[in-house]
Amino acid sequence: MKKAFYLTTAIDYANGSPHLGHAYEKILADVIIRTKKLNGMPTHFVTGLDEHGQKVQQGADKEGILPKERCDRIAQEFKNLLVTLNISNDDYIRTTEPRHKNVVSSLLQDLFNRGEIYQAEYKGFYSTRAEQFLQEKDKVNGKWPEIYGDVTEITESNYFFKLSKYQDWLIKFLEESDDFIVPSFRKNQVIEFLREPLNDLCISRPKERLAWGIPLPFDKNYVTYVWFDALVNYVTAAGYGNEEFKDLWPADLHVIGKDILAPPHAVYWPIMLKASNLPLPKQILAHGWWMSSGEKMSKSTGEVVDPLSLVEQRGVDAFRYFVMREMTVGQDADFSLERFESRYKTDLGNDLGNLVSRLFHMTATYEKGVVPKVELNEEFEQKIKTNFEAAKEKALEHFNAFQFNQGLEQIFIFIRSINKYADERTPWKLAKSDLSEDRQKLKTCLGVMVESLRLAIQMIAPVMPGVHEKVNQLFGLPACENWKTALEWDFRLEGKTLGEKIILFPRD
RNA sequence: GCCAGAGUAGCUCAGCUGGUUAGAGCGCCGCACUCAUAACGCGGAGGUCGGCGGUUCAAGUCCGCCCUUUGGUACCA
Repeated sequence: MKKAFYLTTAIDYANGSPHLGHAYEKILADVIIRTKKLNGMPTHFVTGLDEHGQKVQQGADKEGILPKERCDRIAQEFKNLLVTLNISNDDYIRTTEPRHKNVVSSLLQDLFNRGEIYQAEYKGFYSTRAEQFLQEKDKVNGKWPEIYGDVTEITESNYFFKLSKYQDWLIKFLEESDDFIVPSFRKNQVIEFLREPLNDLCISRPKERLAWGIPLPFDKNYVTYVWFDALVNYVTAAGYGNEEFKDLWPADLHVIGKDILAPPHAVYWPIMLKASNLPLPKQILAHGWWMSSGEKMSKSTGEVVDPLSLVEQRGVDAFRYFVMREMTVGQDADFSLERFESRYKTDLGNDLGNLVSRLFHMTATYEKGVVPKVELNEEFEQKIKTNFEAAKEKALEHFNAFQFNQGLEQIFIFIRSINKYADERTPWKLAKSDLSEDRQKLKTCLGVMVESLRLAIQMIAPVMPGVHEKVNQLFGLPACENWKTALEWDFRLEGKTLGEKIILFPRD
């Protein structure tokens, strides 16, 4: 069996409700996986939840409930979001699941047995109030701020993973790879980061300080901390230890935010895998952040409009279209309600929605809803077919390079050209004529428009799966499964009776 | 401080390895049309491509310096 294209998102941290950032990453990953499917690849798409750690425990303590109860509730919120956003994930992994704990234990034990993990003293400044070690950078004016309360220097025994011995190997690997990290400029940031000598990674916390975690298999007085828990989800979900593992691993693509590229995904993770004798993922895609007039968006800034509320107001497809159209993958973008409304009204309503509306209306009134046979192939027809071929080539190329904003632009250029074609042929005038020549032109025009719209709708499927299915239903087509066969200019709908006209993107 | 991204029409952005009068969408102003969600189509105004200097026959496009802005600098998507 052919290896599936295995794609993951970062797993969300179970400490707070989902916001635009979470939604965007899922949509981006979903659009990518849908394009892979349409290109004929078998796929496997996993997302999930990171549930251990201090913040989760503290959050639960504050509410007076068990960490697991809190995680269950938050997991449900995140899962609901996936449904709302029409995300087509095949699996949802939670780090509290037995399958995950087993894999973490087994990897840790193996590394410990082979001397990749060792015990040592960790000396640092500890804040009892914040329940954490502080760094020099936490100081303000050379002093620890009030919020940390009493800060004392303590020594604690912990376990460490030998990162530093792999530093040279990693630098060499990164320098030789050309598309391991996308966008490429981020690779330089990672290599820059690696210019400083790496410290070994502290991977444990004593149980008395943190109980909510996966115990170290070789020392039950400790739990493992953060990265050996969170990152390992990618191999857990690939079925590490089972038969299916070889069909999925290595991952083809990790979709993550730019904030967790270096060091976690570009430094810790490759080294963890290398030390475990596992192959590295093929590619890491680091996306940017949504900003609000230059400010990073988060729940703490108290937005006037919650972006996610637009999903309910304008529909999930409009929302997916907006974030894909507006964001240059890898860079930051601004989220503004005005931009959203403008995209909704003009691109979706006026260009696409209105085209659907006018075309189905005309076909119904002029041809009783039956797609007529195309009898002419004059300049206008040749031109729009050329437009389609160009849009197809460019759009698919952009999609493959994760440049969805540009791919969508190409598709909408084509959609606008369908409207233009209607203006050139003026079917509403032809319909008033009895001349056989005009009848022929009318049939041709409608047939060509139907074919053009059909093709545009197939290309838009990964971004707007809902609209795609709806319109395909009116065409009497099932959801598109493979672009190769679907994106052929062949008038396959000739003679079919179309469904009734619908308003795809209503104005209020 | 160091590293990186961004700085192109009012707004959001395209402009690959340097090469004709710098492009698109939105917004604005006109024209036209009436099948359609008062939608579509056409035309127009609007830019010394952040600044200075350099390389070149030729530079938003390469080099240097500077300015503005965002992010990273060991655990918030």
